[in-house]
Amino acid sequence: MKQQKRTTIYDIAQKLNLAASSVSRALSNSDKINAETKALVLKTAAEMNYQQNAMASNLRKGNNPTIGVVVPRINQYFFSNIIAGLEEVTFNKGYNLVICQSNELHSREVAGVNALVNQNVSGIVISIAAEQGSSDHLQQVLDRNIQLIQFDRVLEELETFKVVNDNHKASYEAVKHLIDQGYRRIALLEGPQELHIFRERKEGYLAALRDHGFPVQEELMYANAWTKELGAVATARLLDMAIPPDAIFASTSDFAALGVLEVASAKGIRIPEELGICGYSNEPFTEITSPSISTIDQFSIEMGKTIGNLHFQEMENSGMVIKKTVNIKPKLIIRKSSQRL
Amino acid sequence: MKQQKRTTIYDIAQKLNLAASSVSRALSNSDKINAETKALVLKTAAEMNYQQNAMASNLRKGNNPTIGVVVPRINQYFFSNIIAGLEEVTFNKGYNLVICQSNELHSREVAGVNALVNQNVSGIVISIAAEQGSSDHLQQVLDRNIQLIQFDRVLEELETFKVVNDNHKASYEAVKHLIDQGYRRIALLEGPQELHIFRERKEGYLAALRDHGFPVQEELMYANAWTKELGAVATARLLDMAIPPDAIFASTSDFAALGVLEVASAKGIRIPEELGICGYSNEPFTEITSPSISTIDQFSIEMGKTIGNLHFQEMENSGMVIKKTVNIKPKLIIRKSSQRL
DNA sequence: TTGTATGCGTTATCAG
DNA sequence: CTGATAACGCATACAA
Repeated sequence: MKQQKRTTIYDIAQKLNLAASSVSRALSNSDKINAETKALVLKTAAEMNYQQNAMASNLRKGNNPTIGVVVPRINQYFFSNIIAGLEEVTFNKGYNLVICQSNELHSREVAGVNALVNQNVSGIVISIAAEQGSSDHLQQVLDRNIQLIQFDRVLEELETFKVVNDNHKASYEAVKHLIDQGYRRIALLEGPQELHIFRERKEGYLAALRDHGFPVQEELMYANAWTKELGAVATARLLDMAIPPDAIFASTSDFAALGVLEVASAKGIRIPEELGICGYSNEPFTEITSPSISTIDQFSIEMGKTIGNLHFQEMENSGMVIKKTVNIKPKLIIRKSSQRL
Repeated sequence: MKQQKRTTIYDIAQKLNLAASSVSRALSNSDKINAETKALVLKTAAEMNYQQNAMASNLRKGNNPTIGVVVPRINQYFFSNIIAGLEEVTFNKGYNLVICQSNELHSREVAGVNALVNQNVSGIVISIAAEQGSSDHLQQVLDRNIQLIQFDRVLEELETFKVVNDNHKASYEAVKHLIDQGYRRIALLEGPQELHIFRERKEGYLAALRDHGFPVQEELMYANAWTKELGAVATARLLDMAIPPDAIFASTSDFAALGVLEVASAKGIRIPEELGICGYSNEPFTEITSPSISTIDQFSIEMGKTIGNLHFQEMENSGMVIKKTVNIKPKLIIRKSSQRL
């Protein structure tokens, strides 16, 4: 297997008795070049199988048309959708996407961000890991004038664009819906409160209770129930109470809601008659459980596109815009698990 | 917002009254440098907030430690799992991952591959789009001595490593299982036969019928039913036959199987008593439908890891290894939708 | 061990 | 319109 040398602009310049600079101009579609020579160059370039060396070009131009993405997990519906939406936008602009997953680990998040900085990417899109630490790595990104866009799980104190769902509102509406359906003891499955999004969801829950004259009962709020397994455990406990809840809002995820559903079904509790359930995220499976699970759609694909557009818009304005927070309005999807009227 | 210049090795060389080469050596942990000066360089580099310019380094070294991935859709469970598994391996080796999605379009696949070639990536991992065309773009990858690994949907004629499931065997076993459960008229939902994987699955189906003395009946084989909607349409047709099938093997996907389940349920057909169903891919939702859907697990995360390992292994052997096909053995997951004994 | 010089493949600047 | 030349930031062969 021979190591084949790539053909460079010099090779094709030599062949045509031209200067490399002319070849470069032809290839970059400059207007400072004769139309005929341009055509000739293009033709021979194709013949010689020329492909530009992006690294050299980017080094010279001092910028790298790629966007780095750091997410907790690539293979989660929400995140892979964000990426898919983002890719849609970046592809059309000729930008590349470099992906890192933090696995919810701060150290890996830092490593990923640094790798992206080293590559001189034009922007970094991030949703921070559950395990948190110093935000120096992100501050560095800003110092180096790399566009930084946070989404979903954001660090508020950093002055960046943020694309988030209105968690408070979504949560409020979910609880209001449960109240409207006649549920009176509504339990909450909480996520890690270090993450902003979960605090907001809790506040939305509390606000809805307050606004409708319901008492806040500590024993109905169950911390850290954000997987199917933890949701199941939480449900078992809640249903064992002297006066158990008549509805459970799994503000953490649909997976937690699924845990609720399975445990409750196993106990022979009728849903939605005896127990209302609402999840969060509109995972595909919520549509096909029995009963189907009410949930909140976060418009993840649109979010990805919004992030991409924001990046290019900010680039054009070269960072002179005020970094604002874009709120994607989530939508309550009412299904059978919470409809008893 | 000031455009901040990145500090380079020259900056830190100047500050320390050293040559840039010495700084470079210190930073790259060379042994041809005094331990003290190395420590000094490292220290000041940190102080000056130095980050290596990967593009310059890669250009000089003539290689780019990143792997490009081209998949039809990022946000599909199977593919995002492949990526997650792959990322696990590449991260540990300090490699980056660049992701492109073809959206099942040949033109986008070509564009993606070319972009990756331009970036001089060390390897490309691809699962080809349903819409097929010339394979010149992939041949180019080989000509340029870039590692090419195909997975799942592969072009057989190309001499590359291939990581695939044994589709034939999985399909065979699924059908055998249905036969063992006493089903006698087993229908097949086929995928686009241009794709190798779907031809193999069909052959597995045919082989199983043949080996068990069942006649092959053209009217039981339904082409191009690889989405939930198409699966539903196919099912409606099949169930309307004079002598309808008593089992349906959705060899295309679990989504198609879901379409089957929904249509059959709506018609009041009892599953698995009157109709057996088996899907393909072990999507998370197959576990929670009612009844749960029998399916085939492809071990996607492991596949991703295998691909990664293969890349590095091949790199070390500098391509002298014979390009073989790695067969990941899929596993039949028997659930309620096909168990009536 | 350290410094000097050169080149990786492009693009931008300046003359012609 | 075209050619010569420098520079992007780093790594290496060679000399000291």
